[in-house]
Amino acid sequence: MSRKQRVIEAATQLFAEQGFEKTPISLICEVAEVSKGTIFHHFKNKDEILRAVFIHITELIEEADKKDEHIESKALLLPSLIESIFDGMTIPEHRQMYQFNFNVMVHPVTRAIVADLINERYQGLQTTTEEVFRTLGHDNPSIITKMFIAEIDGIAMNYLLNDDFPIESIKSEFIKKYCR
Amino acid sequence: MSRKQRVIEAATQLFAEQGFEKTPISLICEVAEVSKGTIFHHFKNKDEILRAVFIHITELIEEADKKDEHIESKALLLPSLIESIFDGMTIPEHRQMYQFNFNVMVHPVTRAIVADLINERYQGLQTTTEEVFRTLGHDNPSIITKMFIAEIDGIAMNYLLNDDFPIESIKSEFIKKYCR
Amino acid sequence: MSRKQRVIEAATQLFAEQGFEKTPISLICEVAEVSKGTIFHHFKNKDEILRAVFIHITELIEEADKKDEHIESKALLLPSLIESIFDGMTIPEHRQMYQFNFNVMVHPVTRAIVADLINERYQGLQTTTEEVFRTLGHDNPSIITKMFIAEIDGIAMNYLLNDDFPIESIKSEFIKKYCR
Amino acid sequence: MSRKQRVIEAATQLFAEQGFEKTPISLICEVAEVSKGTIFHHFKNKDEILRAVFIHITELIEEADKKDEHIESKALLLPSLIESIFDGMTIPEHRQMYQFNFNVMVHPVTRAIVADLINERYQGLQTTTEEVFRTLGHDNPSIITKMFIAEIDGIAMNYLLNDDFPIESIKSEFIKKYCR
DNA sequence: GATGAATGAGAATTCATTCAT
DNA sequence: TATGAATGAATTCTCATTCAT
Repeated sequence: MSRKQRVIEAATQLFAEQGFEKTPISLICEVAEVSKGTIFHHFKNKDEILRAVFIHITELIEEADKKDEHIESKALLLPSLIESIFDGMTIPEHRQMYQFNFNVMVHPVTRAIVADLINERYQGLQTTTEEVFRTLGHDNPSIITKMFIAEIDGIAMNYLLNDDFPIESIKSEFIKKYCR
Repeated sequence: MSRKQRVIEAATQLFAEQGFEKTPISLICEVAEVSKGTIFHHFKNKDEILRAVFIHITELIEEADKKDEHIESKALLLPSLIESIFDGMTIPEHRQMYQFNFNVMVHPVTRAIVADLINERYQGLQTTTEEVFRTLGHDNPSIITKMFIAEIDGIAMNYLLNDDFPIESIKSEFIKKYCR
Repeated sequence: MSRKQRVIEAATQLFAEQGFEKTPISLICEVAEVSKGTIFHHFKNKDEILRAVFIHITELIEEADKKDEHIESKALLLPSLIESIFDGMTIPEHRQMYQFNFNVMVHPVTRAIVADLINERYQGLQTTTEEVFRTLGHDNPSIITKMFIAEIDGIAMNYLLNDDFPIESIKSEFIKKYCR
Repeated sequence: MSRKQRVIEAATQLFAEQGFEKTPISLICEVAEVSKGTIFHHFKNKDEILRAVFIHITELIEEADKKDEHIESKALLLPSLIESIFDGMTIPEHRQMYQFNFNVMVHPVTRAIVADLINERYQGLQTTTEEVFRTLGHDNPSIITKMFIAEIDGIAMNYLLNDDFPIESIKSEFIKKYCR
């Protein structure tokens, strides 16, 4: 793995664990086993590392989502979408990524650094999800989708922050609510 | 207003806007118009300012919530609860408080500093909300409540972070969903 | 002497000897015997130290110039002005100050930092010197003054940079040239 | 143009504009469109680039000076010398070179790097100019020459540093003064 | 209680130089 | 010759905290 890759991986982990601001570059160096000079050779500044990590994570998420295969039955469209979202967030290896996402998006300073990337990603999510609700004949697919995404966000956040969050039961209730 | 109060108000605003870590104490001094010495006279360290702000905000929220009392009709219990929550989050003066809350709760470092206070507040919220769902005869009031709180969290977060979030439409949909 | 004063004196010496850019703040700390924190408590950044030094030196020069007493005879006005300028620049303790001046003024980066101060000082010098030439009935006092100042600059510069510059003989020639 | 030449041209421009110390080699690379490796292949270190630029500039100046030859009339010797000096310094393309010269010669650190070259160049200038004053029968050709060079230095410096320096009027006055 | 000068540990960043390819 | 990745020492600057007044 190239040094640049090593830096991104190390930064992903550290930013998720301790946040962007509390992670000194010196620590990234240690974990990635590269020198400080190398970091600044590959990234103009610390902000650019954040952006690289955000892009990296977006790629990982998109890759994971590709697995969702074609659903035949319309009735299963929404349940299987919800299933795959909940499954995605409960994969232990993804925990870090989700944590990082919330950290970055909620903090005004970091959010500003990747504002354009957040927007891009959100547009994509909105478009594909809206398509599902439209197919199912909802009155207000755009609004429903926005609410849906927001609710998922909230559930993911609570799941990530509380060790005893009953994610499985909530998944059931959530599906029940949306699919009756 | 006492100097201590001035510090808490200034810190609330600054932490909400720029986050805890990016807010130097010197800036709090400037905004609150007190000296550094004074701050360290009233607060053991920066973490204690964060805790004081968190407590201050919790009080403000609880005060605002006291107003919604005695609903007679059971049918109105949930709609009026939801109404009051949405109304609370859309009051312009509360925006800052909500922003601060998310900042602090999502960031691992700040979250650790006020972990006990977060827990306390969450327990209270869970208990009183659960009581509502129990009264309405839901099967699984504890789970439903956790989902409900998480969803509200997500909606508040999306509302705070996106300037064009259609909060009013989503309030309607949300009530519709929960009160069929 | 206050720490701030100590910093200014140390910086004056070091900037003169090694130039602004080659003088690390850490070295100023050592010489002034203050901590790094103290420097940044009193000066917003390194540029502000440069400005403080420039102002300090300007004061010293103006103080030295005050000694020039009232000349009665018009014939002696110019010779004694030239004398006092040359004497000023050959005082060993002033050498450093003159060196610093040239360093700062010639270097585009440092010049920009104190541009306003340079201008102010130059205006004063131009005005008072022009008055002398006007009194003596020169045709073009403004132009003559500018040339005069430029020539003095050049002589000072050559004197400061060459150890064997025959400053005394040149003073005589210079007076001869301007006062026949 | 060879890569080495390109480096020298780029360095000339950059050193003149921003000074030696403030010009990173990486910037020279960009402007010259060569790689860092190439620079260190052709120059032992950064100091050697400075020396190469100094030598390059000296050549350009000497080349320009060769043009003024055979003046028949003794009376025109000095006026035409002064004319050609002033003309040289006001050629727009030469501005950069003159700026570079002052930067390097005044700054103690850079001056040390090219001390021998400065000396060589100065000796040549002194010798040829002294010859003129000797021919004209001045008492003290060596001293006069030193003063003359210093004054020209000062005028050039003031011209380069002040946008509104009245160089043409001063040229006239200067000639008047020396050629009465 | 209140002040602000002083501190020093640690942060991001710059940059000349080396070296394997 | 030419390249650019890699390095690490050095630099500026930030900031929580202490303490004498």
